[in-house]
Amino acid sequence: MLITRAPIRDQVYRHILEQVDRGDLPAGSRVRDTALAVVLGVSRTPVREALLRLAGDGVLDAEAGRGFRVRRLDRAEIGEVGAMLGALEPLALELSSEILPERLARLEAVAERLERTRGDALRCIDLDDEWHRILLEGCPNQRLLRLIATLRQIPRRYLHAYLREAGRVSLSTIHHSRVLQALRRGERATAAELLRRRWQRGVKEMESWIP
Amino acid sequence: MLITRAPIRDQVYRHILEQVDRGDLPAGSRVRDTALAVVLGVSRTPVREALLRLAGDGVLDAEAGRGFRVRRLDRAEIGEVGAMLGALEPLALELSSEILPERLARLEAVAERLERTRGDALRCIDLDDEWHRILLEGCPNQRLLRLIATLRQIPRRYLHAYLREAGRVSLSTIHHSRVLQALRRGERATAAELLRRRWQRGVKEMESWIP
DNA sequence: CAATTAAACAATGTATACAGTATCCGGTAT
DNA sequence: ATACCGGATACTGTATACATTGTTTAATTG
Repeated sequence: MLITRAPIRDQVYRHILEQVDRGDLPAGSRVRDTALAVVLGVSRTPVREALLRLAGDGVLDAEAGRGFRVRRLDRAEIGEVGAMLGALEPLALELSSEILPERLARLEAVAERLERTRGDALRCIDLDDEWHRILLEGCPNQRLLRLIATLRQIPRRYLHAYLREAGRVSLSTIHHSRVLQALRRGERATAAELLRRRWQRGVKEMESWIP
Repeated sequence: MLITRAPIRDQVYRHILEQVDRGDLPAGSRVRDTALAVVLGVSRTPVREALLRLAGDGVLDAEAGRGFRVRRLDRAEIGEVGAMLGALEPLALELSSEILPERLARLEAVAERLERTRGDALRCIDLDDEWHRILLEGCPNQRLLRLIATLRQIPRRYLHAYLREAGRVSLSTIHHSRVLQALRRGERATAAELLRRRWQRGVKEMESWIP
């Protein structure tokens, strides 16, 4: 058995992130460390550590002396983060080692599960996340992967809200199969270009929807 | 008069960063929150908040239960961060608004000061930082700029160590004038490409020097 | 004498306490 | 009625306290 001792701050971090994603903590609402600490049964210290990290990640806003609140969805923000991911994900793909058939198979499997998963928007987003993780896991630049994972939290929140409020319940899966085709033909650059374009189009779709 | 109330954690953050850059806290050495708190005359709380942020930035390592230590210089790390900056800085430049003559003049001024500054390595690095800041400040993607600033902390530490230990006392300034020339001709893409190449070459130079 | 272990010490992670501010609410004056 | 003031409340940022865990040292045993 693997004994693991995860710091409380990390658990709290994930908890709040999930609450924000699910919309339990609506955009603009205040996040009080005291209240959270009581609910979670821990002290304010690790809660504040998690909140500070989330503020650094751009999920929360931290005004000095006024505490934290959930950042509002904002056209500019999704555009900014989209531009960054549109550069970084293709970079990660290009830096990757040869993509072995085993990985292609796993990508196909996840894509298929994603296609079958209709109606459960949250699950769709998780599967799409996993698909991208598998796609890029061959990149030796661990630091780049960590950054991508952190950045993706932002569009994920937008996507959650989008699927929730715009009533859509699944993601387009054409993109996945196109990328896969390119990879099967060994055309890494093409696949990278597809990723880049996907971010451009995805951002536009969200921007046109945001209030 | 502008009354400003900077959180202690931010001041501590900058303080530690400077200590690390200057080599006062050598790579691999432990950073004890208690000791720092005593020295700075504050409590452990804001010190720990600063340390956690520095760990997130990759300046420190944080092993659970074993506190913090200054991350060791490592060939892989400079390569990883260099690859990221080599993608992000050109992106920021390409997203920038037209670069006005006023900014070109400021770039020239800083480049000139940099050329005159020989012997003071720390000052050189600061000026090089400022040059890049001015170069990219026209980019409307604030978030990208913040990320670049954070990431640059890593190579800056390597550069500090390099100039200190390899005995070099100034930076090559050819790069700056080449980029400036391209910008004067209005060739933004060329300038971006120069930035990309600079990171590739800079990283190689450091990698060949690191133990 | 080397290896091992246990006990004292020290440092981390978390909890609690405190001081200073912002926020909210009711009252008063215009 | 509305705008302004004052007090009470609540919350943030920082300090301090505590418990657990890692580290070191010294003693003991093979």
